[in-house]
Order: sequence, then C-alpha cells, then structure tokens
Amino acid sequence: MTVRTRFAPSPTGYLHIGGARTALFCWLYARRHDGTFILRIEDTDRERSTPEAVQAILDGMAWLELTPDEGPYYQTERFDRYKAVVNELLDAGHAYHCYCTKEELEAMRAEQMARKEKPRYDGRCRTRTEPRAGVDPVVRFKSPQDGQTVVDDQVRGRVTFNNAELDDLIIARADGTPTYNFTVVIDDMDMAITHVIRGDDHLNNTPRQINIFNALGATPPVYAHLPMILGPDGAKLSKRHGAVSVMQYRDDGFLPDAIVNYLVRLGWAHGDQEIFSRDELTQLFDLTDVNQSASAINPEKLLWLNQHYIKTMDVAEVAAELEWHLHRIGVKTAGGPPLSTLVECQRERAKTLKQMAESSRFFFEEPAEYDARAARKNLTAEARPVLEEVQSRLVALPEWRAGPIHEIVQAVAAERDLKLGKVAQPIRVAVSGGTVSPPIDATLALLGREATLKRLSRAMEYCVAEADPG
RNA sequence: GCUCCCAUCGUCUAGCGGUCCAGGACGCGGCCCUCUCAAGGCUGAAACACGAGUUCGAUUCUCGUUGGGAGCGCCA
Repeated sequence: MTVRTRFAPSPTGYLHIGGARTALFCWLYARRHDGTFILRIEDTDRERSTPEAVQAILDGMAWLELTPDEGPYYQTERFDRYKAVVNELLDAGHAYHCYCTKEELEAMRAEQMARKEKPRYDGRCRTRTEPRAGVDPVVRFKSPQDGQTVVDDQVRGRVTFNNAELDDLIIARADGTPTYNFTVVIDDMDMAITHVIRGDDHLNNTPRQINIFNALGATPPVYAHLPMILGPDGAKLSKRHGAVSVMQYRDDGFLPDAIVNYLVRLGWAHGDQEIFSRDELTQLFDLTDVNQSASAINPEKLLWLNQHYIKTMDVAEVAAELEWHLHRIGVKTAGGPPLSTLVECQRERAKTLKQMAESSRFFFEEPAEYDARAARKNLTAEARPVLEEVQSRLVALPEWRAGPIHEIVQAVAAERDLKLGKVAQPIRVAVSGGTVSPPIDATLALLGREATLKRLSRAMEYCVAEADPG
C-alpha cells in the first residue's frame, strides 16, 4: 500500500510557522516512502475562508518547495458528496435529526458546568420521532455510548478514550452544510489517506473521527499528532512573537532551506546532526524520531542556520536572492560589481540576505554621508596625508586587483610606521561611509578604481574641512 | 470543572536500566587569529521538576504531586 499524506489547512489566514512545520512533516513522510502528498483546503466555513488566504497558503508552500503531488482539493466543491454520506448515515441509523435550539443547548451546557461535569450533548433527540415546528434540524452522529476508542498514535503511543466522554457531534448544520469532524473523515476516506499527520490540538477529535470511520465501515488511517510550536518566550504562538507568515521570513532575508532545516529540528532529531539537506531529510525522516513535547522557537538558532546556508549554498543561487533583496530596498544593481563576487565577499558577514543587501548598498551607491562617529575617529587631519598617499599610488596601479591593492596599503603603513588599521580604516570610512566592510583590498577591488578614487578625494576634502572648520 | 497530552542545560535536542559526576547545537563568557565587522579554531559556565515505588542498579520502567498545554461550538 502506498503512503498518502495530506496537509489540510483552513484558509482563514496566511501560512504560519506551525502550519508550515505540519506541511513539512507530511511532505517528508510521503517523500521518504515514495508516497503521495496531497493538499486539501478545508473551506467549509464560508464566513471565514477567503481566496486571499488560499493564495497565501499556496505561495508559502511554493516558497518552501513543499509541492503537493495532488490537489489542492476544495471541500466546498464536495458538498454533494458530503450530503450523500449524511443521508447514508441517516438511513443506516447512525445519525439522526436534532431539533434542539441553541438556547436549549446553552442551558444544557450551563447546567452541566454547574454540576462540574464536562459539557456535552445528552442525546435527547435520539428518541424524538416528530419534527419540531419552526426549527430547522441539524444532523448528529450517533456516537457509541459505551466501550472505548483507542488511538494508536505514531508519536503519542496508545491513547484510550472512554466513549462515554464523546457526545453526538453535529455533522450537518441547519443550513445543510457539513462540519469539520465529518468532512475530514469523508475526505480522508475518499482520498485514501493512509497517514494523518497533524497538530496536537486534534488528538481529542481523533476518537470521534475513528467512530465515524467505523460507522461507515471504513478503516481509519494511521494517526500521528505533532507537538505544538511555542513562541520564543515559551507561550503560545501569537502574532506578537512569531506566528507570522512564512512569507515574512522571505522578506526578512531568510532562505527556504534554512527555514526547512530549522523547522524539521523542532520536534524531530537524528542523533547529534544539525544540518540536513533536503535529500538527507527525505532519506532519514521518520515518525518514530518525532518527540512528544512542545518546543519554543529560537530566533538566534534560525539566524545561525540561515547564515550557514548563506555561507555554503551555491554562489549563483545566493546572488539571485541577494539581487531580489537589493531591488527590494531600492538599489539599482546595473553597472555595479558582479553579484557573485559580492556574495563571496559578504557571505561570512551576514545573517540574512536583507542584512547583506543593506551592507552592500555602498558598492552601488555613494554613501550620502559618513557615519558621524566613524568619520570623527578616522577622517582626521592625520589621516589626510595617508589617504593622499594611498590615492596617488592607486592612480598609478596597473592592475586593479585585490593583491596589488593590498600591497599598496601595506607599503603605506610600513613606510609611515603605522598599524594597518590606521591606513585601512580611513579608507574604509571613505568608501563605505562606515567602519564595517569586507577586507579593504577586496572592498576596493570590488568597488572599482573610478568610484574608489572619487570617494577618496571626497574624504580628503572632508578631512580638511574638519581640521579647519570655518 | 471534566477528558486527553507533555516534562533533560536559557532554547532546540541525544539518551531507549549500568556506556552519564549526562553528549551535541544555538546563545553566553574567555583565549587565539585579525585592517573593521564577521567567519574560523580552542576553551568555560549551564540540565535529568519533585516524591514514592520496581530493581543489585534508575535520566531511562510504574504511580502520585507540581507545573505547562490541548480539547470540551450549528470554528477548523
């Protein structure tokens, strides 16, 4: 039997980090077993589902390269099928019409709470034979009242529920539309899902779903419930700290491979290994290695992983990403240094592509002004003759390459009995506007002779102005 | 309130009765390297929630306590 997994989000918002992790595990499990990964959009709640949210989910999955093999299927396109099964259940006596009003149900719950009982429907309409005037009935599933239902969960182990805890859930609303716990079962059955991998929050729904499978004479799939992902502070994920769209991570300069690698290590481990390629993951991933406790997001570790991928990925690929980010912050890359060379210089000093783009801006645009502290410290009267000397030698340099440039900087320092920093830092501030850049020889080589000489001149003028203000 | 789940360094985790005075990673401290910032190398501090069992022996098994979380909708 071939493995079939599904990711079944409801399109009420963007794809957040928790959903992405669920999708990733479903995808990995399918890949690992040469199975099929299915995307199903659970949009039965027409009030809250939006086409924008569907698109956001599709975009997020595409960015992370979690491509479904089938789907997306939409539950709203399957209403006829659900209706037919509701009728089957009704005919077979596994479901019944319930004429209780919302007020009635509320009162029932309130009473039960007052008695410190678990609120649940008491089944009073099971025996009702006559319709009640003026009330559109819902359809309830006749849940077994005694015995136990066992969920043999792949990550949780055997979890046993007393059927007495389960009440008769509504499977079709008064307007005839089906509800979640019912549509999930029909879809998982029709789509021949073999493994349901989903968030922990569904564990309590599982026995109900199994009972519906049983009533339908179908075999339930294997279940695996994943632990929750918490915010960095250990509290539930919320918009304030991390329940952001995965697309936000792209905008912030993260690489999809870094996100995937980070996410897979939340709740899953393979010995001491931290870095996994996608190929490795599809070879190694297994449900038995998924752990059972919730885990908090650690932004520092994500940053570290992101930098790791920036440092080790193919230069051309990183360059393409960098270009996207440069354009995004308004930098025109035409006429600037080659992006791949730039990446080689910058990749060890950027945790995100966004940072890299920002710290690379000066290669494309002359800095509007110097960083005040950097200029005060480095563009001094003493620095002026040094810059002058460097410039005159650079003008005469036959080959504009890092090696010869390095020799000049070193020679000037040696001749004037200065530490290298006393020469390199003023140059750095002159060309970059600040105190941080790749090694000075590489920086100048990349920047080009024309821009370098121009910026050195400007800096020398600045030195004079500062030395003799007014 | 009821039902279910969870519990190793600050965080992510390894550990599947002796190999553990508990290993790795991020972060943090120190040292080295160094033209800046990084990267890199070396190194340090840092955890088995608590209490009973079971056992010759528990981080590992059982029960309880405490602490977290989820569910209990005509939401999904």
